[in-house]
Amino acid sequence: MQKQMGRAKITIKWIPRDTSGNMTFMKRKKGLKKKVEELSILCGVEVCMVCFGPQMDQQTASDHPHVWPGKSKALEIVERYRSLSKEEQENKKLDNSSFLEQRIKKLKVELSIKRKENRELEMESVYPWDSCLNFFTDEQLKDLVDYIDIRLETVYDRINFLSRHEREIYNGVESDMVGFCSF
Amino acid sequence: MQKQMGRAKITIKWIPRDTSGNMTFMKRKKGLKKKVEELSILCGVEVCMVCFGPQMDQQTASDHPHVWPGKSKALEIVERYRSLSKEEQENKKLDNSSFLEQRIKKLKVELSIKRKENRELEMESVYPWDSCLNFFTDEQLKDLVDYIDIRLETVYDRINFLSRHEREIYNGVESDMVGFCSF
DNA sequence: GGCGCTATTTATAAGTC
DNA sequence: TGACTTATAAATAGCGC
Repeated sequence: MQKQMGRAKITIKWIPRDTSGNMTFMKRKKGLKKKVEELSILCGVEVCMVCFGPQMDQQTASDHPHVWPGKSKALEIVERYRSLSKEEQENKKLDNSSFLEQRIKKLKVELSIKRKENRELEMESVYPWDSCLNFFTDEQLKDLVDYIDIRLETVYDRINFLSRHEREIYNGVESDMVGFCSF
Repeated sequence: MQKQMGRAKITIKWIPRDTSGNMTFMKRKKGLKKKVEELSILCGVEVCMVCFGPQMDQQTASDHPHVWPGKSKALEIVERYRSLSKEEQENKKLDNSSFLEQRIKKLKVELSIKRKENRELEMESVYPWDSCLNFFTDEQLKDLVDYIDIRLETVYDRINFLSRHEREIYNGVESDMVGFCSF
């Protein structure tokens, strides 16, 4: 019967660290480094890898560490990762969701500011001016009301816009709102 | 002419991130994760990987990060690596060279101590005792000289041993000195 | 972006030196 | 440990959907 030359199929499970196990580690680590390097070059991405050598046995601590593509670069990449916010670290869709989340926050703040402004405008338009109405001619009052209406319209438009987009963003609809938010 | 179906040979160089480049990144990242996982299982080692997605273009920051085998485990492994001393981080042959370096330090200290002891012994054997010589019989003096000779021999042996191994270690010769250093 | 296909290239398990 | 060999398992480039 012929011996099994060449690559035999193996199942992926723990190989005790005898000679062959160690051989496997060495070979595969080498192959892995090559693949990491290829990915890095092909796609121009920052990749790093940290790997501790296999344990001799259950008592002995594991072997020395292997890092790719080198200590400083690896730590730099990890530091870049660590410096990200929890959301940025966790969410796969960083470029979308994080951006939108920040946008939502900004819009909420703007919205509350505008609502407050609006309340103030409404207050001003109703109460304090009441006592001053006698100082104006009818013509002036008409102009004033027109002016107020226009102002209110603008304010309501703004409220509507913000509300609408707040809803759209919550629904995950990315409208082409970017660049349209200048009042 | 037949189209190139199946795997074509590629040279490892930067692929701009158009559709195919992105495809390559996705496929290879998937393959890489698989290989990392296999290494981890086969050899029972701690491996982690951090990879930032490819840049859209030179202006845009690169994509969201990919970590393996997951945020917390990856950071744990990196932390373990960071907690190592500089020597342990740098040296590939931690188990050898770092061990030997520490051994060298110890040997140097021992050597200087022994040299000092030796000097002191020589001093003691020559000067202070001179004035005491009259207190001893010839027989006693003979024993004393023998004793001193034996002591000196031991000391010189030790110096020779230390010097020899100091030289061997510097020359990178790993003799089977471990376990032989008990005086 | 993902999945399937397929021809090829690569990676590599086992063995030898 | 490392280098080379061999036969075979896996990964994957280039397409199409």
